[in-house]
Amino acid sequence: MSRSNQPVRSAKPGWKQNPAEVRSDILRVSREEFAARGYSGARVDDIAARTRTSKRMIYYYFGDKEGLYRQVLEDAYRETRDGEQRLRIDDLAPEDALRQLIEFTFDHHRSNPDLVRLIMIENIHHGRYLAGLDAIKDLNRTALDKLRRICRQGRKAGTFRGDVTPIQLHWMISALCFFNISNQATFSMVFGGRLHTNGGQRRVRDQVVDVVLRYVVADPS
Amino acid sequence: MSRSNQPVRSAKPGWKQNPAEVRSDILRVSREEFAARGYSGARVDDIAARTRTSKRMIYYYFGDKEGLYRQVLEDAYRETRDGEQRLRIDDLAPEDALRQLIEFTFDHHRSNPDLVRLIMIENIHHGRYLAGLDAIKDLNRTALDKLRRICRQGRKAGTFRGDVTPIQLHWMISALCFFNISNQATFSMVFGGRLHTNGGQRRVRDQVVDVVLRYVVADPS
DNA sequence: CCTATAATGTACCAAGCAGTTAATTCATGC
DNA sequence: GCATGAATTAACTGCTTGGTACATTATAGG
Repeated sequence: MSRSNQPVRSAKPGWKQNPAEVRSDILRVSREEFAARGYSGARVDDIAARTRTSKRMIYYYFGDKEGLYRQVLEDAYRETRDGEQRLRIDDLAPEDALRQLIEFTFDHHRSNPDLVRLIMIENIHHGRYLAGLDAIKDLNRTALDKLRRICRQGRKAGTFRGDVTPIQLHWMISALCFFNISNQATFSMVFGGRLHTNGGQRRVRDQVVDVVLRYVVADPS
Repeated sequence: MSRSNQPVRSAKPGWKQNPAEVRSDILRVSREEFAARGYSGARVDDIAARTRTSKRMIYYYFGDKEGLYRQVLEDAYRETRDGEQRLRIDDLAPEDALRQLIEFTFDHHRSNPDLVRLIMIENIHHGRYLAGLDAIKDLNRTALDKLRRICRQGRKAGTFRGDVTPIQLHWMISALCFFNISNQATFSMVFGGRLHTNGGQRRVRDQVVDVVLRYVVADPS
């Protein structure tokens, strides 16, 4: 009561404009919050409090909570694709290329748990928010292209089975690398944390490589 | 205004008491809502509206929203364990037993997507609600026991490799069967729905059996 | 029957939370 | 240097939502 009727023109005499940094600051914090608490669990006020700016700016740049989430999601997917594109395995023998692709995927998931969590969250929502994004079409195009080449060359060399498809392979690699992160909490709660120590993860990684490679190699017959 | 100052002693002349059914009705609806919208996304009012009873009864029987969620989670886990216990494969040859265990696990996940979703949600929350449950200790004990027997017999017969552990195997089977359901939305959005038609799922199932069996069989050397 | 307790219905509330209003300051082109 | 739009601040609003108070009815034990 007593403080609202005076002009209040306090503090903040000068401030800099920096739209780019404000935007990316909001996005960074939002990704963490959405990944940590889910879409409905995340609070716009909490996000705002953790940024160097105010809640108003979130609505200024992203319209509403859903717009913010969509942007976070799109950025996450683009980063993943860009990472895959940076992987150079085109001049390796098919087995070696495949091994490197698997190891890269495994490590990528492991060092970007927030991306994994965002995808989990998106699946909880039946992919509703992902649906409207333009970027999906050519999204995992890169990973699949690399697998296509590997399969073709492997078959030609006779070391691969004839009936494995790139998409099957991608599905399998994704499943193993994704589950490793997505279900870490409940799995280690039920079975103990042995699999998620540093040594345990090294073994799991070798195992994933092993299981996929054994699957693709041609039968001796 | 006009209707609140009269006694209102309207309708509802007689009603039956049926605590057991009320409880299970609430739990059934709650599971669907939590599985569909996540913990924070689910609304107690919505759950109440879909039951044959009122919001009051939810709080009467389960204390608060968290208590309700915990009960849903516990029931889901118990059902899964009970299902596994009903599987009788002890007198089969290790390869056949393993195949049947994998097929059972695959089908179980596929026909109980809500259970999968509840586990996803629990992982989003870092397993916080699962932590307090007593039932976790002996939870997947049964699945692991079966795998232990299979591994032991397979090694003894010489058809299995010596270095596969039951927990590794369980991890792998879980990963493939779980991912198949958990990431259905985003995966088929990016790669098309080919894998999730009836025929596609039959192929995926065969593939899962195949990849695991190839992994455990001993090298010819 | 009568009484105690368990079960249920109705109405309500206070905090939480997404989104807004309105005023102010910075930056930029002329 | 000044007009104009972009960027930013601070305070506010109204609906949503988890949770409750209180009255009422059913049921079981004596």
